[in-house]
Amino acid sequence: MIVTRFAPSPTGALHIGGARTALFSWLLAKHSGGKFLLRIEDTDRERSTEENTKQILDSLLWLGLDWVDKPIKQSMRYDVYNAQVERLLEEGKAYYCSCSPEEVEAMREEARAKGLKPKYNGKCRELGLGPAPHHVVRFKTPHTGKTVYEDMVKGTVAWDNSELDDMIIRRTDGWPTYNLAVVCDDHDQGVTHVLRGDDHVNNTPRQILLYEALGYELPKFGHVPMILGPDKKKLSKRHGARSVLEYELDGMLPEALINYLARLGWSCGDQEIFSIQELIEKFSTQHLNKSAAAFDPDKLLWLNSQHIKEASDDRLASLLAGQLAMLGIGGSDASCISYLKKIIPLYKPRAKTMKEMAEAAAFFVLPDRELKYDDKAVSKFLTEEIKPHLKTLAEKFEALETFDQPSLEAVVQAYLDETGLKFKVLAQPLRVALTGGTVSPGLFETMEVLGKDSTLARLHRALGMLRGE
RNA sequence: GUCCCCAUCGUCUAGCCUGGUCCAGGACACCGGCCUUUCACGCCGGCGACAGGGGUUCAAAUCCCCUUGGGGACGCCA
Repeated sequence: MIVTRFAPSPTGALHIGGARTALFSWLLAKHSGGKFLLRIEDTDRERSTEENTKQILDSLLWLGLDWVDKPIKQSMRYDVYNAQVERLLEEGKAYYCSCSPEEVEAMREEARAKGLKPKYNGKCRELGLGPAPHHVVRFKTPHTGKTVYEDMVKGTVAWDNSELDDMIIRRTDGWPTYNLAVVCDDHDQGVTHVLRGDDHVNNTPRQILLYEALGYELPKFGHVPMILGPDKKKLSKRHGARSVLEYELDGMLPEALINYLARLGWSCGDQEIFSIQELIEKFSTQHLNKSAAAFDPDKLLWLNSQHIKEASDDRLASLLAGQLAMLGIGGSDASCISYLKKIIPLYKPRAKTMKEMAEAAAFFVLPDRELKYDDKAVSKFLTEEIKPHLKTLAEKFEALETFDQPSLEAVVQAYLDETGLKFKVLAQPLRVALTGGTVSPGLFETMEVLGKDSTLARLHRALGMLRGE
């Protein structure tokens, strides 16, 4: 069975790069009915926080990337790691080192000066030092040979072992370093496929060597390329490095973000729009791209609009309620929700985000008396010569028994036939009167949803404004 | 600097493994048109790329080499 994992370190919020690696790992597991695990890598005691951990879990949940079992935390496995470090020590595969950070830095400088790769020079390797408070433990990296592996996305990758130095596996504070902890955890959790960011490629040979030293079976490794900003530079706060939760606040649908992230670096022929289910069915590491991809906010927006069209009215109504609440409008009671549900179909084809929908549909929800009229629109369309027509129309609407689209349309059409006017002449004035602005869904559907009372109240209010009231 | 990786329209990508069907296909964005009651949606059309140079071959986007460009790593961070 395929077992994958996502192992964030809670030193910040989950951003889209991390979300995408999590997604790919999740898909890899789901595709084959395997398990997707979660692990919190919080051995950096200083920068890891509970808030970040919670935020990351919330983000994953919002995206729908659910995991099996309780997430393990590295901070709770001190003894486990140290048992392995002791074992390596006993087996002569690791040794104590007394070199200070300054000394090591000097060694690196020396190597750099010679045009070589900066490394620890192995000074304590054969000294047979014992434990002491200021001693770290280093791994005895083979000096010769090659470390080669088959990357799930990159293909064969190889290093000369001489490129590597004797890495620290236990710090002076007794905690293990990343590479050791990861190897122990992935082994103990039964992880079979490690899919992670490109920045970990260089850790892979070190980890492979540790796997071998510990006598563990190797998992498969895969490294997904980084996400770049729209400017092809490293992702910054400005474009996509925002947290996943911010996308929710902006009115993105989780499935849209998932769809976008999936297509960024992965493809399935020419298909652009995927449901979560389709992604699970069609995902394969075979089609993961090898090169870095730039984040394109426009395409995300387009995908979001596509997914909005597919989402149910019920769900969108409650999301809309949430967005309106953020704007300080409306309530979330049942009657309000059922009203919003009638609004949704009018905006499904035109909204790119739920936030945008809320802003555009606010006029529906605002009480008639609080509707704000756009000055420019009023002076341009609510003119003196249009007034009699709006007044007559209001009277005709009032007489209607069934206040729905066909009846409204019939009334207006009859009036047009009677007066010889073009609908164009009446449409914008009506729209301004009812919505306060010049942009809205179709007039008749808008009126039907507003209902007779609101429609008339707004028409009268607009008429009143004409008189300068 | 050293090592690792990458390179198709502005962007995401298909094609590359298993050379010919590719004077390179799709999508976003952009431009034009249609539809139209505003804004959208939708539909139709347009613009637009194999980084450069050498090979191999009857034939290269596809295979090989070099150059250039980009990214990553080189921590008692993960």
